[in-house]
Amino acid sequence: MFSKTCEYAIRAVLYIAQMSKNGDKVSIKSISKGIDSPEHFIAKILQELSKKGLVQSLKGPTGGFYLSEQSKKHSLADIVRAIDGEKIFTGCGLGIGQCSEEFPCPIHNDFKMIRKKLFDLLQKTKVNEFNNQLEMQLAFLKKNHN
Amino acid sequence: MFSKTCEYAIRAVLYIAQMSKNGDKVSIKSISKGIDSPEHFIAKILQELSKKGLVQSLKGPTGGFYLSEQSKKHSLADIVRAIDGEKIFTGCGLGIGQCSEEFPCPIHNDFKMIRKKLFDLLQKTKVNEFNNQLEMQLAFLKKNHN
DNA sequence: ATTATAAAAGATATTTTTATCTTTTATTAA
DNA sequence: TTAATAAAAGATAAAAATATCTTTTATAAT
Ligand code: FES
Ligand code: FES
Repeated sequence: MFSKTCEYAIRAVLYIAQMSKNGDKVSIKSISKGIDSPEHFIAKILQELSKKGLVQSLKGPTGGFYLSEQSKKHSLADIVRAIDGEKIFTGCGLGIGQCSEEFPCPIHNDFKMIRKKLFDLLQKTKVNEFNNQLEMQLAFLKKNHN
Repeated sequence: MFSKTCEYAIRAVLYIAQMSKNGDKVSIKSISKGIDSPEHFIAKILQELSKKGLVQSLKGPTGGFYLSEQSKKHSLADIVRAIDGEKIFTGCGLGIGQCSEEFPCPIHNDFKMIRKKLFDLLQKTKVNEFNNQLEMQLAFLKKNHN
């Protein structure tokens, strides 16, 4: 569905949202452990998200990642778009050049609806809306949550 | 959504279904042109589908690919499973080790429904059901259909 | 000012996916 | 039975995704 990079990205942002909700900053080490991803790889991904304004960061001691008020309101769709691009939202399910009504692939009509539902889900879901569930361990960002 | 390999695979099988419906066999060259895919690459993919019994083939002059009565009844889900595996049907949208009710990721409930709808679509869709649409150019398997 | 810290940036490596090329095998037609 | 045809099989290559390592820059604490 999403690239691995994108999966990491979403999980990282949700983790930052939860861990920084009281003004703390979150280190790459903490994120890497918190979502069970390779440390250097998630660092690269966050660099990219930071450039695109989806997360904020500060260097140096007491530094780390956090979310501005604006970033807290971003949707999962924004993250997916930043990492994987538009393809999943607008592309043809069978990979013919373009998805269009004029020259539809065989599954166009059904696929379009599913694609739309996926988009709606991601669009309506904001990155800060799971803070409590995550804290209360009703939702998880990695397999082994000990 | 699907790997490029899987997209080619589905398009190839739909193409074979349509082109072989009157008992003809379809060559790799024809398939490659018909779905706009690299010739050697689609050859490899069809080899795999052939091994798994999703398409039939015969070597030599007048040889080519075709579908047995059984293969005509296969679903798109069968093809996806053969090429991309189960992940898209059962895996977690955020890529945590496993999708489970006990340790759900934040989007588990919504994602599960979309995943299910996708599966249902692919499961109910049989490879021979587009023959007429394809023939009448009401559906397409490549961008430039001239 | 100096040192320690942590992210940014840049370089490199590995793995997987996608694609191509060559040789072999099966089948048919002549 | 020979030659031609077309897929199967195997080997290799190129590109993209994933992962790691090193150096630099910004910031804060001392
Ligand atoms: S053309 Fe394939 S999904 Fe629209
Ligand atoms: S745990 Fe993520 S989709 Fe089920």
